[in-house]
Amino acid sequence: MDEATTQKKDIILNAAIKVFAEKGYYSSRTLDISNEAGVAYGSLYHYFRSKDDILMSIFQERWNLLIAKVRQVREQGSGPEEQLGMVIDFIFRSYRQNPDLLKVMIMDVPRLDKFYNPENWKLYNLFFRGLMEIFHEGQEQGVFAADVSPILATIIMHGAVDATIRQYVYNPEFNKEEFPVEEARGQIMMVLRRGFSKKVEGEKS
Amino acid sequence: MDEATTQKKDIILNAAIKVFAEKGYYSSRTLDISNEAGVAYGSLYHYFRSKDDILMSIFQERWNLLIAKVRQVREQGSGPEEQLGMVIDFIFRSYRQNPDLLKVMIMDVPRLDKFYNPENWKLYNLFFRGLMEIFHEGQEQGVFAADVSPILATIIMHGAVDATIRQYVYNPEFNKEEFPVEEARGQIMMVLRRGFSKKVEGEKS
DNA sequence: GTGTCGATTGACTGATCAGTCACTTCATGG
DNA sequence: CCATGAAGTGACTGATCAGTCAATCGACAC
Repeated sequence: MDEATTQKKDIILNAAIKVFAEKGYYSSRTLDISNEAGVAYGSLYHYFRSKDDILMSIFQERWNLLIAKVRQVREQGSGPEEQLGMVIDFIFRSYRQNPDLLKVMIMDVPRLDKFYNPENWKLYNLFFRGLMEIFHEGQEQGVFAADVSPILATIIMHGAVDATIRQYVYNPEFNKEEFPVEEARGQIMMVLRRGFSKKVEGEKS
Repeated sequence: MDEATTQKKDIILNAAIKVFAEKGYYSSRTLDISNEAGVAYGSLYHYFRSKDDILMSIFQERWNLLIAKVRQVREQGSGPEEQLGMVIDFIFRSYRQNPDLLKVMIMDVPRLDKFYNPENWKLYNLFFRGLMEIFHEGQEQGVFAADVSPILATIIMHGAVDATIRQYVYNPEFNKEEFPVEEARGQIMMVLRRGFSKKVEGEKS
């Protein structure tokens, strides 16, 4: 795939993110996407097999960035708590940079039947596996409580971040002024750190 | 609305829950619903204005049960931790009794544009308000940490439960045998209790 | 100048479905 | 036993759209 093709695909994907975020996947017309992207209707089908394929491509491309981030954080090798913090930071930063993308990832991607295929699950679970490794390492180092399952810890963490971003994206009564992203990020980290951490008294690490 | 009408509506709603859970809202045909319910196609439109109306009715009816549960728990008046535990229990029990319902509530309801109207937000936030009150009370009693915002605490709790149920419903790699609902419930409660609780050392309640 | 081939175009089509409506059946009560 | 209207029926329709395709463009090669 040459450079120009990659660029054109990217233009279309970004247009699609905007359109899907605005109207939701099912209410979005492929014509809207081509208009937004500034390409002819038919061109969409030159670069992508179908409307579904566009959404799946958004997921795969962007989720890989998340996985890459986890890998990078792991290789960098600071403490487990810092590592989790960096992943959470990355997600919140992604939201600030492109709220539309997060909206699509959270609301549209998981609603598409075609999303639930083995290939995507594998990709999806790669992220969780990365988090679980961090967590497990933390347990071995005595930083995190040993009686919490890494799987559950990961799910809880993901759920907390996901639900918070949902509030930002959707809930009009959720006061964004009083509750800047930074604040939310900090509080989640605080609760999770306490929730996961080994009790402070007299344990040897 | 007489008894018979209420019953018929309920039959249709339960059929719709089953169909929506199976195929997702947008892929479900209203014909499928009438077949499942054992009523004529046209009858749907005798009892409900539209397909949207059916989904919204599911949300409103069942969400009110959740709100009622929170109210009941509050009136019963045990400690804040127990109260939160009872709400979480109720949700997990609902899932065991009727996984389809939870699937629809988590995946289909929030995906419908029409869901986001002031009336529904009011209902939706009533639940959160209830949890926040429990949490706030816990802070005043010195059970929960004062430096965690009740709003965030509520969102984190809801997100954790939501994400866990999602795993049960969707993730084929999530091992339900090894990880029974009871186990998940217990671990979530543990993490949240630690995450929210005031530090144990030398505080007076 | 001509040939080749990928990129681009947008009018068109075939299928899909939510919702309608004219009709029938049923229950109630006078 | 008829009248009234609510409950129930399902064939039909009108609108909607994803995806197709035949035609055109443009870049590069020889």
